[in-house]
Amino acid sequence: MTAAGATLVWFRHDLRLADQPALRGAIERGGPIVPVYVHAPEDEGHWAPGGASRWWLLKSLRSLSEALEQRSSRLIVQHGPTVEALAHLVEQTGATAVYWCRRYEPEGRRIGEQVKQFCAAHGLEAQSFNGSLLAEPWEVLTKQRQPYQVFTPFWRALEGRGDPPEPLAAPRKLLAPDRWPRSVPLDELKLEPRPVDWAGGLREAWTPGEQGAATQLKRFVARALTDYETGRDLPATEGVSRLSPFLHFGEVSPRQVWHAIRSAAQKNSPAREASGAYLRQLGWRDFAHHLLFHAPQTVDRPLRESFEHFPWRDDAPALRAWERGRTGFPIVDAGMRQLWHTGWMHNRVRMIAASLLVKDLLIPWQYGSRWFWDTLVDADLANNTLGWQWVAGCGADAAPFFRIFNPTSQGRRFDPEGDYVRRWVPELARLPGEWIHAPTEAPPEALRAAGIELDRDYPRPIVDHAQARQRALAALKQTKTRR
DNA sequence: TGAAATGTTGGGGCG
DNA sequence: ACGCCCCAACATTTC
Repeated sequence: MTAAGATLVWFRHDLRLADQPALRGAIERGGPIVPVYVHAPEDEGHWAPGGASRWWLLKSLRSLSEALEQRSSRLIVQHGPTVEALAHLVEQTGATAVYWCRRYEPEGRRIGEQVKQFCAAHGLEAQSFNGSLLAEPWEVLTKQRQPYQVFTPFWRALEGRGDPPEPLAAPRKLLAPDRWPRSVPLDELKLEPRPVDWAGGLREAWTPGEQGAATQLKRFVARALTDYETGRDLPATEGVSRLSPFLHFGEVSPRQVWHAIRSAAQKNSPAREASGAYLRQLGWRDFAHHLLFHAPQTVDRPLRESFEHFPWRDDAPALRAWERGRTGFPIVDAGMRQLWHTGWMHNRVRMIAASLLVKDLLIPWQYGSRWFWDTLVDADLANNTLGWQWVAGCGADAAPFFRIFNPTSQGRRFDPEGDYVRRWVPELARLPGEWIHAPTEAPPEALRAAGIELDRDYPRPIVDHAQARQRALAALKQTKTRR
């Protein structure tokens, strides 16, 4: 393969070496390989990575860079804009091809198109691959060739395709070019959050990178998969996979996860049913990406148009109380503080916290999705959009708007001992489980014994839930008539 | 992947 | 023995 010329492997949301189809394609093509990452927030518009994501990204790039060095290769890092950076590298390396894995969000697609056009204009071979979904958005359609709007039939269709291909092994060694182009040192990307100690909790909670992903996947399969169906709703326990940030950055592929789960299910029967429940969740991830692909406007506009005229409220103090975990609803505050400290929130609690913002406070879901975007290490445009529109009742296959969570009873049901609240709202830690989800209902002596003075140590509920519920239902009625 | 209001049923107390 | 009421427990409806 002497005539091939070098291949640029352009890394995006696929920061791994195993099961990396673009990398595999480049190896099969032959010739030297130049792995590239372009940091181009300017190309991402309104949805450039937020603070928590940037922290993760930096660690992940370091990890990828080291892994490449162990294979006699390097990660070449460049500042954007993407097309200019790639053009520069093509010139420096004499590359004759650019290979990459596709993205499915509006900006990601736009950049991919630009690169494709650039390659066509300069006689370069361009190939894109599926590195981050179980199926492509154009591959799973209804009989009428329309995208699915409801999850269950979508899932049946996806599952009906059978197992996805076996994951590809990581290459042992990559052929280096004669001369490496210059790379921007990772520290110069300014990804590290400014007050550095803000990231302390993130560091404790996570090990970004392909290795960290593999460890997390093994750990989930070994410890939690069997009890997934019940455990996944209990935020105080280790009941969920915590793979979301690894999946977002592509440090593990859904195909790898799929096969790991399937083979665990084959080994022991208790894991069999649980594995079905977990794979279904992996299906939601594909569903979110398919929906966003077919309806890109939904990142900030409701899929169901009647919600364009919903009488949302502007309430900056309430929004801030929610963001800071000072709403007076312990389960919500625990979740919002877990988010702030670790860049992640348990999904059950995401639903409860989101329901409070959107329904009890009547604050636009877009404000919530923006806060999550900036604070989540797993911030993913497709999943975040689907999640918020699901809660707000304005998306595809969404929860009906009138399904309003009662934060107190949800807390009691899913955090019965109150351990989750104790962990993240330490000022309530000494309150007995009986009242931990409703401190205002605790008798004065119980509060005193727990060392809590309401208002001073912990806020009273920011709204009366029963009244808020009525207000939300009235608001819903208003939209229906207005249309 | 709800919650609250409303309806139904059946057992037990009681006159 | 009987009807009546109360009220839990459960089911259905509604938002």
